[in-house]
Order: sequence, then structure tokens, then C-alpha cells
Amino acid sequence: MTTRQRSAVRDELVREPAFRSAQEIHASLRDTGHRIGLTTVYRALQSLADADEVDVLRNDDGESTYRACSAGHHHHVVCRSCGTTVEVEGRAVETWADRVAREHGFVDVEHTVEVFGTCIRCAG
Amino acid sequence: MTTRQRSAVRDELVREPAFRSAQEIHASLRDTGHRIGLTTVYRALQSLADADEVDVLRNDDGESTYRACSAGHHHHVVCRSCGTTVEVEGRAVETWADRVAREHGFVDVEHTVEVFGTCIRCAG
DNA sequence: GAGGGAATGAAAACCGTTGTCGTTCTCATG
DNA sequence: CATGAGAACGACAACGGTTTTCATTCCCTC
Repeated sequence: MTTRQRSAVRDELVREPAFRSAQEIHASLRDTGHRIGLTTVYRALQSLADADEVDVLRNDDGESTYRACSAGHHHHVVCRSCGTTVEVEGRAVETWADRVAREHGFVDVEHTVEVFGTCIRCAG
Repeated sequence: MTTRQRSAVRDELVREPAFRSAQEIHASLRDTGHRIGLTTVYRALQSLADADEVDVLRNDDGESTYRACSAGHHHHVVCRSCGTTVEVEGRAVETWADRVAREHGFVDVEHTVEVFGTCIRCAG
């Protein structure tokens, strides 16, 4: 269902292409004048994640962070300071993960690969 | 400081080389007759992690899971069913992560790579 | 032994997240 | 435009893993 709040969350994610927590996104929406509850933000993010429209990442504190993403399998280079993200793909990693798991007798192989660094703006 | 409880946690980690949550480890210790508090298990795991003697992984629920590990940089193939783990290394991944991050202007590059699958025993 | 600093653990606090439930909104239909 | 049903909303409470608190106990040196 399309609602004012749902659209606001989606727009906010597009506006700021960085991994942010639900609470940060909520605060940002409130600051820009939107009236929306935290629960609703969580639910909107959940349904967007279910639809594969956003990627979810756990940060070191165990919080979930969200970012609007292109469809299809890809990985991220994430700035540990500002959360800015670049999508990358790497066939080399895919095949490596698959091979190394099969060599040890594992099936149904999946993998998670995230690259962290400090972006040029934050390092400057 | 060396105490009975600290040793028990360390022994338990060696006994069962799989990623398990603090609560699972605590329950296992209690079941085998040890008197130890949950808080102490958390603290023992924390200090072992600080000393790089155990690796920490967040599962999908956001829980931390712990496993005794060899020193040095390596990755894991983890069974999603029983937590059994194989340590692997892959120079290809290291260089790929480094290259792709630098290409986008990131410095101080780190990466996390985890491979999940179903081990031959659980699949059988 | 005695003393002091670290470790322990039961209970409370913490905090991100999810459930509850009465109210409000959206949208297809008349 | 009116309406009714089902979905979405949101304030609040509940949940659960983890951390903090603080009085007690333990380890180690002298």
C-alpha cells in the first residue's frame, strides 16, 4: 500500500545513499518536518528489504543499517566514518567462495563480503 | 588473571570448534557441572576476543557468536545448521578487496568475508 | 596469614527492535 | 461523492541480548 510515510522513507533513502540505522533515518525525517513514527520506519524498511529494494548491514554495535540499492548480487565498499557506499561486483570473489566451500564438502553456498575503508572526503 | 571460570570458558571453546553464542556456551558449561555466571562468560569471551584468541561473528539475529581460532588473518566457511567451521585463507580475496577499494579512493582498507553453507554431515 | 586489587555474579539497566491494539488512512466499489 | 473493508499508522509496552552496578569472593604477593 502506498502511503505518505512509506514514500517519505523511500525518498529519504534515495536522497542520502549511505548505510544508516532506522533511528537515524527516523530522526532525519522528523528533522525535515515529516510526521512519522519510529515503528513505521522500521516496518517500511522491513518491507523494502523483503522486496530487495534496500540492502541491510549489521554494524559493529549490532544495529541494522539500510541503504537503497540496485537489484542483483553485488558487494559494497563502505566508508566507516560517513557510511557512504560504492557498489562493486567481483566475479573473482564469487568463484573463490564457491570453490573453497565445495572443497570442504559444503553445499548451498552463500557468502557475505563487505569492504570497509575511509573515503577520500573523510580522509582528506 | 587466571581463574577457574576463565579456564572453563577457554576449555569449552576448544572442546567444541563451532561458532556459538555466549548463552549457548554458558548453558553448555552449566550442563557439564560448572558453576559460572552468564556475566562472567560474556567478560571472558570479551577479553579473549580482545586478545585475538577467539573470532566473533554476528548471526542473522544480531547475536554475537564466538569460536576459538588460530591467529592471523583468515576467513571461515560456516555451516548454517550446526555452526561447524573451517578456516580458510584466500590471497585472491585480499588483493581483490584492496584493489577495488583503492580504485574508489578509499584508504585504511579492511574487509569481512564469510562463507556460509550446509556441511556434509548436516546435508547428509 | 594479611591486604589489596582484580574477578565474580545476581540483579537492574540499557537499547535496538518487535508486538499490541485502537485509530486513521487508502482505495476499490456503488 | 459516499462507503466499507482491509491495510497502515503510531504510542506504548514487551522482548531479548548485552552491559553496568556493586557487594562479595578470589588470587597473588609480601
